[in-house]
Amino acid sequence: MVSGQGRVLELAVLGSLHETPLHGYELRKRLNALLGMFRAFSYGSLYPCLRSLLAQGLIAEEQPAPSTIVGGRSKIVYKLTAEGKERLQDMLTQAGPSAWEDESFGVHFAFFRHTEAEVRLRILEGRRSRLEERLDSVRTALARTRERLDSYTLELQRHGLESVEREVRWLNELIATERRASSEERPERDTTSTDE
Amino acid sequence: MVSGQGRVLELAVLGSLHETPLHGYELRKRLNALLGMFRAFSYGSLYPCLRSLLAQGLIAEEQPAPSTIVGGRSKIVYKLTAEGKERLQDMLTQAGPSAWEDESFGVHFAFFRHTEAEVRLRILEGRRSRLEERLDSVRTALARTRERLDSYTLELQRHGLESVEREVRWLNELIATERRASSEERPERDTTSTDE
DNA sequence: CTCAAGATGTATCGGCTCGATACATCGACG
DNA sequence: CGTCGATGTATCGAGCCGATACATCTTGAG
Repeated sequence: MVSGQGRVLELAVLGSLHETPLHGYELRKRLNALLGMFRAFSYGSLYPCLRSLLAQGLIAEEQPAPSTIVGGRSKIVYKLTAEGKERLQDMLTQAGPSAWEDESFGVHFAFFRHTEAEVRLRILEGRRSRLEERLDSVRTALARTRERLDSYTLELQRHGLESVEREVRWLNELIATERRASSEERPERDTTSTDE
Repeated sequence: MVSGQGRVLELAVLGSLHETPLHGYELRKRLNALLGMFRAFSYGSLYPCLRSLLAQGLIAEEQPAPSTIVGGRSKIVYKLTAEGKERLQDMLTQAGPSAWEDESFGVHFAFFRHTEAEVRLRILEGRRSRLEERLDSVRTALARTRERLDSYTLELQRHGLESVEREVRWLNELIATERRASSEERPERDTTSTDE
């Protein structure tokens, strides 16, 4: 059970460090700029995560040229190791069902540029069906408990349903785009050309 | 520090039990029907919460008429005590800054029918400014790091911003409605009537 | 009738995560 | 010169979740 169930943080950190080495404070700022609309990254989880990644040998401290340290305040810059890059690729290609939960999906999406087209499609579709399950479940539960709900509860339900439906539409567009791109990229069986 | 920082669950349970006594399993179903669009309630937090509320004397077990038990399977029905009702009212009227966080806002909103108009407005406005802070923070951080973002990241940002902006518009409508209702209800100082 | 499957129901454990907080240095500004 | 806010690393308590175990009731196919 040491694998990667809820370790979205690890993915987020490895993904960020893949671009450029960073220290904790800056890393947190980048993550919050990138994904702050969906979740917040806190020191209480970030620093333990860095320590864990360090212990696993997936990241390493990078010390600047000794002459430069003079006036610098103490900061610990981390960079990806070769193992870390491997691990990142693994996480990006394996992308299990946890990838389409609320907390994980955004992180996976943020690194789609490093993800294979096939996996991208799988994640988008998984996320979509996850949301549709939720819609079904809430709708049927709501239909059963239709006993006079007050106007506030109704408004909350309406807003919630609309938000989720909106995300489903967004996913539909993305999926269509992905499909179109992948069929253009490999037009092997386009004998029937302009179908659907 | 025993107070109610992150104890949204307690509020959700007390609020649900205010309507009608319930046992754990059914309580969870109701909560997930009511708020499943925003968060999921699990046994791992629900049962400890019930035990804690019981220990605090805010809820109590309600045993059915002994004659009815015969064929019934063992279930523990909880009801609000007088102290529980008091506590619920306290939580609904105090409604600190934690009430406009993501996890809490929906729960508070779901029980607006038991909340005073003044507090409703405070929560709605607090939530709105919380979201606007988030928009500002992400927007400026994004402007500073405008270094060539790939199309996926841009799309994610666009979708995220739009979602939050949409919720802000929703809040604006709700706030306007609340203000209208409260000014109709007490039209004492409408001498200047249609002012800003 | 029988037995398996699935809904109902209570309960716990390990582990992740968060908010608050503590401490220290640096730059800017009056 | 002092102090305020940003930068920076680090930890602690507490809450919460997913998975899981276990037991009973209902349903319905064979």
